[in-house]
Amino acid sequence: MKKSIDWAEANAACEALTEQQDSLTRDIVTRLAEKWTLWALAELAEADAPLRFSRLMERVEGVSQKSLTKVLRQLERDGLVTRAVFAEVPPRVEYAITDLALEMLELVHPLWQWTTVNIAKFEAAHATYDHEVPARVKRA
Amino acid sequence: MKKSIDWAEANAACEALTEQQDSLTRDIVTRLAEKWTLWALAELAEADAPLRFSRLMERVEGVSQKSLTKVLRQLERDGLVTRAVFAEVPPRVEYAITDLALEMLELVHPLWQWTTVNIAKFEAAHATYDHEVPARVKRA
DNA sequence: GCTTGTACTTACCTGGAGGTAACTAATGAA
DNA sequence: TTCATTAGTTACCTCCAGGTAAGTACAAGC
Repeated sequence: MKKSIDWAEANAACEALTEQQDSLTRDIVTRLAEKWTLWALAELAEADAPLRFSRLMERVEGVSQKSLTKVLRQLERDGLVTRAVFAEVPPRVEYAITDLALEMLELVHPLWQWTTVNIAKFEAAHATYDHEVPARVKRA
Repeated sequence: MKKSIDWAEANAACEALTEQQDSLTRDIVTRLAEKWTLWALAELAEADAPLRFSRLMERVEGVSQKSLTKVLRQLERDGLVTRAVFAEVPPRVEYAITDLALEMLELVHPLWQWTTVNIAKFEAAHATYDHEVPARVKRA
């Protein structure tokens, strides 16, 4: 079994963090996996220019105002997007992705790619499981 | 602004998937970010040998029986762990990580590493945000 | 005959994600 | 005067992750 990562060492590195830092790392990664976060970041990355709230909402198809607002607040707090308010009527607010977020996306991308490339393996695993497992369910 | 990934192209690749496959990809990635999933996988990877349910539960500190069971069922269904039941009393069940999961962990690891390395930037961003934003809150 | 150990399952509860729908402030246009 | 526009906020609802606590089956050991 190939093993390129030394997991004992990796785990030790994690435990070197304070408990607070460790939980922050988890929070960041968890947040990335929330329903709209990656999508919003990807759209901002693709646009390669600041986007108004409403333009972004059009691109992130299906998101609600409430959810988009929340996601953007979180991303702003994490330093992954910037928010610029213009004192105009009607209001104009522009969101842009930061270099920090672009760095992060560079690392997320291979994982996403890998998953899509291997999607057939997952479908096969599901089919096997769904076929075999009913047999081990107890009868009433 | 450096831009090593062609996001337009990346997005096009995503849209080439069926809607069902796209949602499956999201499910897989979302599952990875659930509370105990990565931890359990990392322990199985570190052990480098099958682990009994109770041994794994000791290693994944703080997880409940219910949650660990659920996570393992999902991972088994996704083909990321194997489950071997021995017809003994008391029961013995051994879980092992698959090569598919090891491949995936190789891609998750850099992301996690990057996050821990940059933890100070996130802490700084939070401090800035928490300091500045109260000023833009409306007064009652 | 009662306890112990293992790997669960089940019932019950709480918190938070995320959805819909309605409300808001400010101003230029009709 | 009334409407449209923008970027929200708020109330209300449902679903699900995840926690605790207790129950289950079976045999070996005291």
